[in-house]
Amino acid sequence: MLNSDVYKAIAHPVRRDILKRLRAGPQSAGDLAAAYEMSKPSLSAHFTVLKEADLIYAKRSGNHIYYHLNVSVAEDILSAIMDLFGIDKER
Amino acid sequence: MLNSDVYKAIAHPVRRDILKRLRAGPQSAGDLAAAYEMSKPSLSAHFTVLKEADLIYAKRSGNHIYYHLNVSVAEDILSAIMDLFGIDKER
DNA sequence: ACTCTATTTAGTTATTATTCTAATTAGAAT
DNA sequence: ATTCTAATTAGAATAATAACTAAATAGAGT
Repeated sequence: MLNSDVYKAIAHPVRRDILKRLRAGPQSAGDLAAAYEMSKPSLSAHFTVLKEADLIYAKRSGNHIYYHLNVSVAEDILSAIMDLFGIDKER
Repeated sequence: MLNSDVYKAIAHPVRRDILKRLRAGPQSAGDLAAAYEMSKPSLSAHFTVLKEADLIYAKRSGNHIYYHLNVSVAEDILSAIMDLFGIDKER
């Protein structure tokens, strides 16, 4: 459930961007949704993919659900990959 | 033509495996095809994806076409990603 | 020029991803 | 208990991937 899913999870530019945002700290689904020109359900689907890859996890706080980067898994890969390629240009 | 393609290119287990093999040195399409239970045309399609992502390049030598890892791009990412996740289990 | 072999292209089919709108659920807060 | 808001699930349409077989191409070598 972990290994191959991660590659697919980071194959989509929006999902990579989500991860990049979360590196700055947790954000609610709504806040994230506001950052993209995409319906909330579509974003939610991306969250699911990232969750299944164990790259993020959800935590409710009051009326919002905050997504956190799973640092131990994600931060290393992501910064490694992105820094290796230079800054991520698209999306 | 480079950035986003790379992520998609490494999203497929067979393509990751091809890259891993090529890290040991160039191999012909036929040699590679022999390593997988997959038709040659299907493998060829994978080569195309990897070529478009600039992760490999082809060089003809005699009757065979040898695929080379594009070291400057691929070796870094690949070993980084794979080592980061531990050894690639699937495929 | 012909033939042989290695590899790719064509064309097709099946599966998986991605997106949308509409409806539902989950909790919070009154 | 009801209402309000945030977020997800359902269902459907479209597009993109991945695989196959059969046919075509590219060179090499005779």
